[in-house]
Amino acid sequence: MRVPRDVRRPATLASLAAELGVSRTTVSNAYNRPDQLSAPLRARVLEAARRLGYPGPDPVARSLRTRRAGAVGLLLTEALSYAFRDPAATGFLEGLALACERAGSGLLLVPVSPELADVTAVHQAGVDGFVVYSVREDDPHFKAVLQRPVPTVVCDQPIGVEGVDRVGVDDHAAMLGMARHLTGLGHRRIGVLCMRLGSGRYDGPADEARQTGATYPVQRNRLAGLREGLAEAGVDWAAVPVHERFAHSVDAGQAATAELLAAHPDVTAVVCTSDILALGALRHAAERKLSVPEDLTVTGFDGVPEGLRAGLTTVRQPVLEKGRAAGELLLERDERNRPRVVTLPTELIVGVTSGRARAPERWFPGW
Amino acid sequence: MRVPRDVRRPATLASLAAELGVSRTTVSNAYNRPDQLSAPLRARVLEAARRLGYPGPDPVARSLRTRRAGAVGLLLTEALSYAFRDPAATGFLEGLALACERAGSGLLLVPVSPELADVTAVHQAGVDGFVVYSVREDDPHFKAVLQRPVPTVVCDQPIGVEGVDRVGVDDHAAMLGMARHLTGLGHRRIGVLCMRLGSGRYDGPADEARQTGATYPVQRNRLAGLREGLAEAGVDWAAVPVHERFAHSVDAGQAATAELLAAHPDVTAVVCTSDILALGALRHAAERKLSVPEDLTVTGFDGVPEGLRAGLTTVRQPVLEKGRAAGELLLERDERNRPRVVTLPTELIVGVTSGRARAPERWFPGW
DNA sequence: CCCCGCCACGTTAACGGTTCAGACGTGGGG
DNA sequence: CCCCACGTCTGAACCGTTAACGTGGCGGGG
Repeated sequence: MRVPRDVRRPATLASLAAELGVSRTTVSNAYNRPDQLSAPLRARVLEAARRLGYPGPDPVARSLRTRRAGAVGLLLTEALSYAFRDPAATGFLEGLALACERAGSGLLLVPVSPELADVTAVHQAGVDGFVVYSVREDDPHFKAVLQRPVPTVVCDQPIGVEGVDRVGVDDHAAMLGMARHLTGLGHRRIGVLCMRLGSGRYDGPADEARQTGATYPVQRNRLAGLREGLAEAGVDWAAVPVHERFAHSVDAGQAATAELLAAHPDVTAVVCTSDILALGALRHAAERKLSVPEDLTVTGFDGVPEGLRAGLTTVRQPVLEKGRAAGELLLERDERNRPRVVTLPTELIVGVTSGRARAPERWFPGW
Repeated sequence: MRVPRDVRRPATLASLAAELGVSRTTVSNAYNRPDQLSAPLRARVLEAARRLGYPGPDPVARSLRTRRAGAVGLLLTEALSYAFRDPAATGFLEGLALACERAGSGLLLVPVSPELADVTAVHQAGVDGFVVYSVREDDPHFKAVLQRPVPTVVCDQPIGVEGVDRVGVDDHAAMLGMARHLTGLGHRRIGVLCMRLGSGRYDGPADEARQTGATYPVQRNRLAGLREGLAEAGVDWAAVPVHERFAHSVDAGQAATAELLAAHPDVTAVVCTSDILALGALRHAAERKLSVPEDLTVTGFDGVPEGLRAGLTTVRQPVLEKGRAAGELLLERDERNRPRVVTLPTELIVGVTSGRARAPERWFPGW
């Protein structure tokens, strides 16, 4: 005989049913299928529930039985807080949230321990599917997601994992267009700033092996597109300095620009693989009293509001639509024609930060 | 990738155990308590799991059993996407995400249908607790959250619901300080812009009944603090026009300012209950070629980066810390000394948008 | 040699619901 | 009068896992 210390034990479907002298099914129906029982009985059930403090069917138990969690998981390799800092990520999230909202689904931000290979959070997430945003191809969390028997949509990953849908833009083509824009303006001596290319904290010049071996497909493709576009104008890629930055911030872009220009003062254009880095480049230029674009051309990628406000020449990509498409791909999988791929259009925005290349003999003021 | 994603009959702990001829517990232990079984056996289990495509213990079933979901829910009344738009909300989210991350907990954004009273999403959320951010006191979703038998932390709500922790700032005192700052500069004819005060879409002047009956405690308290501070200088609140705006955007602030100044051209200072609205006021001033602060003083509230960059006079509140505190309150509830209340400090930031009141006889250029 | 305790694993009973195939009256049509 | 459809409710079988406790074998102290 157990001592009934459960006086405060929360009521359950079963206890409610016992109290009322009806079956559990009936109580369940009172909540989920009002048409399956008479109105008076339903009222009695609901009344008893209020009296006993029964909070309604437990969502976890329901999920177990129905095999539906009512939420999609979002995996970012970055620290979670990054998602709220980077405007491109924010736009993506907004679109994804929109899609989730429309479908009545929750959005679970899965916590990851960057660097650390603790994937328990992925195993622990009760979700109906995953959206994977901007992670390395060899990320252990990503692998853990693929292990889970739920549908997955990856964003900006070109990999053809079986049964995994994909949404993204053609980074290669977009950057190729940017390269043509620049070579058309006469630029031949170009420097590049890119985001991190692989695991591990590294800041500095990235040689060709590091570029082609990059595990972030987005960065790899943008560099490749740029390379191809420059090659069309006869620019030897081996002579193009590429500087990589681990941190993705305006400060990092500023510092990287300083470093790049110090090592290669003849550069007439700094091409950045993100607007954030480009804003840093602009800040460096302003600090050094270089006029843009007369002394230096700066370009970005993404089309974030802050960059557009600054008149940055960049590639606009529809980040919000990307998020929404990812959500819809995941949530509206009626048919079984998979995997599906959504490639969204990009647009070259020519702002005020790109202009004709300065003459080779003209040097920076102050050098 | 050779992950068999379309296994017809997904393997379970039980089927794995049967296959191996061991008990389910042993398989469970292989995952959760490696020290509870011999290494060779564990290896055998894991090997069989890979062979049968068993993805590891089902998170939902585990949650049901352990009574732990490993996630906290976030309730916002606004559309989910709003959370990624408003910089104050973004800061809060970032702090909350930080706290969750540290605790290894997920963050579930609960979808709400604004206006609609569909609270199923709240019932459906498998979470260990809720954080409620900036909702009306009478919001049905909020009520549904309180129904759920999980701990809850509300942000910026002064209500003393039993057993509910709270984190926030002293809006009343902060705004009182702002009022003193303005009266100290000689301002007596003041106009106010505030965010929505109640349910329903309304834009326009808010009379006193609407102000004191506001169901958004934050707005109510800020107005009350302002009123008290102005009263100290002998300003009759009844003569202070208060304009309310449903939408919280720079555009809305701009339009509201236009409306306010059209009706009350003698106003020397526009006090806004948020930086976003204040940025709109500044934009209106710029458009009308009013110089700030010579022609018009503008103040905000929150201390968002964009406002600080513009030199806005405002009240800075630690939004990130607010989010973090909310998360910690929820996740670190070891002891049972509840309810707890965390009140964070605010700081009056005097920028370049507030100055001495212009003489009463001087009128706007163009009027 | 016996008993005790411990190690390593097994057994049982939840955890809280949903679902599906009926059971049980009831009334209407043939 | 029979049969069947119908509305309403019940019983039992899951869903996949873990907590709590049980058990058998083995080594060692008395």
